[in-house]
Amino acid sequence: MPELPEVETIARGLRTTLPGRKILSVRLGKTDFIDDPVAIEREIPGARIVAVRRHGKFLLLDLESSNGTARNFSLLVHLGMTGRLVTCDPQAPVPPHTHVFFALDDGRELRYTDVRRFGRMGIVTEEPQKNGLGSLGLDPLEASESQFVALLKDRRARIKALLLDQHVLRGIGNIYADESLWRARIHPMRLGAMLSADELHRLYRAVREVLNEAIRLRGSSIADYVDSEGNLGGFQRRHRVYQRTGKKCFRCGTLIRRTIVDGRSSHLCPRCQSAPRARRKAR
DNA sequence: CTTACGGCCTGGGTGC
DNA sequence: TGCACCCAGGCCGTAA
Repeated sequence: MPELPEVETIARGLRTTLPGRKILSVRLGKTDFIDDPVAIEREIPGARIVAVRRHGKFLLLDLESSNGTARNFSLLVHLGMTGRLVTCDPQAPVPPHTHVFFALDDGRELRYTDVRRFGRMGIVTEEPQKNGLGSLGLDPLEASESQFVALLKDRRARIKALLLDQHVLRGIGNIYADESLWRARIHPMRLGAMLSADELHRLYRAVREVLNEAIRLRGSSIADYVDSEGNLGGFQRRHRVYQRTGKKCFRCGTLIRRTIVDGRSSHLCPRCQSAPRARRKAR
């Protein structure tokens, strides 16, 4: 599942080939995951790619129209769970569930493939807040420790839910939330406001270490993720809890457990990450 | 406003 | 061989 490290890896890969390229034509398959397919077909052909950016789990291809109006806009892509954005030779076999083809002026092709179609694609204009990205939280790799602490320390929600909330921090998903909490030795059901200063410090460090190491290893390939050239990532070999249910904790040997926290599966070591005392039932 | 939760989208994998 | 069921991330509606 593409989270911050996977999207960052894809962005870096696309950045080596796309800037300066002109998109000659667009071909669409299924379009139910595209905000305005007609706008894509109308606006994109002839546009030049000027930059590739990541914003949380979103990718942005900044485009410059060639039709004289000089109206700049961006193609916004969210890969959902199974989305892939890959450049390849146009003659390469087309994988099933490939729904968007961009023909580039260097003879290559940029393709979007998405089995589940939980991804999203659309055109956004340069206006900062208008495109919906303005409401997202801080990038965990850009936030200072004091900013990070401020985001969490007064919240009564569970820390797992806070880490996953894109309006608090942008880019963290289930894999990196679980891995960070294990590294910081914090149970996912702890409330933000109940974490000690030391725990918040450990969590800040853990989130950054996990994300940076995952970027270094080019992301986690669980089921569908590949980078912009179709290559697998390597961080799945470094997972300490995610999808290791029943296996031994790397720190203490206790068996890793899977539980549901705020509707999401959570993987944890019951010994390293001690559970909070049961909360009084809300009424 | 904040938190909690259920439902929805889709289709591959699993287990019977 | 078939088929019901589970599950994934994000988002939205609802309720307290």
